[in-house]
Amino acid sequence: MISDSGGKMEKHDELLVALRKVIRAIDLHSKQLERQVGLTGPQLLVMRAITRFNGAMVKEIADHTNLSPATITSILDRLQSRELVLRQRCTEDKRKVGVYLTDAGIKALQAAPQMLQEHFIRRFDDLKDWEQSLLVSSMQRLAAMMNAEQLDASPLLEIGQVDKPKL
Amino acid sequence: MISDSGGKMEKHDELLVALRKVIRAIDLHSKQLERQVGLTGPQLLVMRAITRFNGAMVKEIADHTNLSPATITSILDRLQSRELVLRQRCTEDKRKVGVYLTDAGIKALQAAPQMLQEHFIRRFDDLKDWEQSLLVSSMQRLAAMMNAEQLDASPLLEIGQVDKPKL
DNA sequence: AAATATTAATTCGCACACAAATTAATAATG
DNA sequence: CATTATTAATTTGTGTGCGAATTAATATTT
Repeated sequence: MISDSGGKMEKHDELLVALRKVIRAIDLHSKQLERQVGLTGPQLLVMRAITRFNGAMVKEIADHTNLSPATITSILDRLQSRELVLRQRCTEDKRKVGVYLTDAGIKALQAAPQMLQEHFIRRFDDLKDWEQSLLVSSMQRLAAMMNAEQLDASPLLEIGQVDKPKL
Repeated sequence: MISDSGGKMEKHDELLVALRKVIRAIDLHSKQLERQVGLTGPQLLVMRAITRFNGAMVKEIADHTNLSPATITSILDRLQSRELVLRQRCTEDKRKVGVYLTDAGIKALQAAPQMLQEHFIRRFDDLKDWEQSLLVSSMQRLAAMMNAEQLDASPLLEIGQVDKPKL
């Protein structure tokens, strides 16, 4: 039996624990989605990004979803093999690839439920406005604090503007 | 080019975006750790769990880390192949496997840095105490809200006590 | 004691997710 | 124009992560 052996946890460790639970909950939900509608969370995410601009390039999708191009490629492979998505090399610049939803893809996307449990969203939406804002800004603050370190050669960034490089 | 196309994002979408950034930051740090000290975040996590109770069973480690037994097994495989960890079947109940750190494992763990970026931790520790508590409790609240949905047959759970099943 | 159920761990198949290397095409420079 | 650099996407290799199926061992029931 593993006990907590009395060692009091640092606050940042508590943070990490909570974070892991959230991550796990999201992942479990994604797998649940996959069983129910045949689309995982990341797949839905990518399809939604495509929806926003039909014919988007891979890199644009990557920027928009905060995923790497390599990851996008593999997700697109699976979507394409199921004919939910269509790739078409750009004629003017043959390095680029335009990605489109097929009719089946559009239909699948429309049929898909929310990305988090409706219960969660409902519960979140039921919170008072200031509570929602507090949670959102807390997450954003954490993201900023973490992200700033990723770019380990840019000590000049201000906390308030770390996000979105250029979209 | 993907633009935000003016569609104002829902608050819960903003939340998810921030969450994804945090998740990504953690993952990137894990890969950075791997390059620097040869141990990923999850590997460190598992080794720490073992430290708390030498000879822990796989299931106990899984409970304690919020990971599935299958995941623990694969992580242990890699740790064992590098002789950082040792598996020994229990003699009384031969279904059970005790997991131990080797001397090399103990040394590697001691030499390993934190699982979150040190810059982040420093910055976090610099926050006022109430700010730290606010961030931690915000995350815990999210975890509770999301976790409650996972157990999709338990509408009775109160928000405040969803965590730790039994550890 | 024999049949059945439960439990622990592993194996298998799948889907991320990234960095690094590669390929192909375009842009910039001499 | 030829060489070099940059850019876009893919391929390759590694490491998570899970559920479902499997194997082996222990408990329970009949």
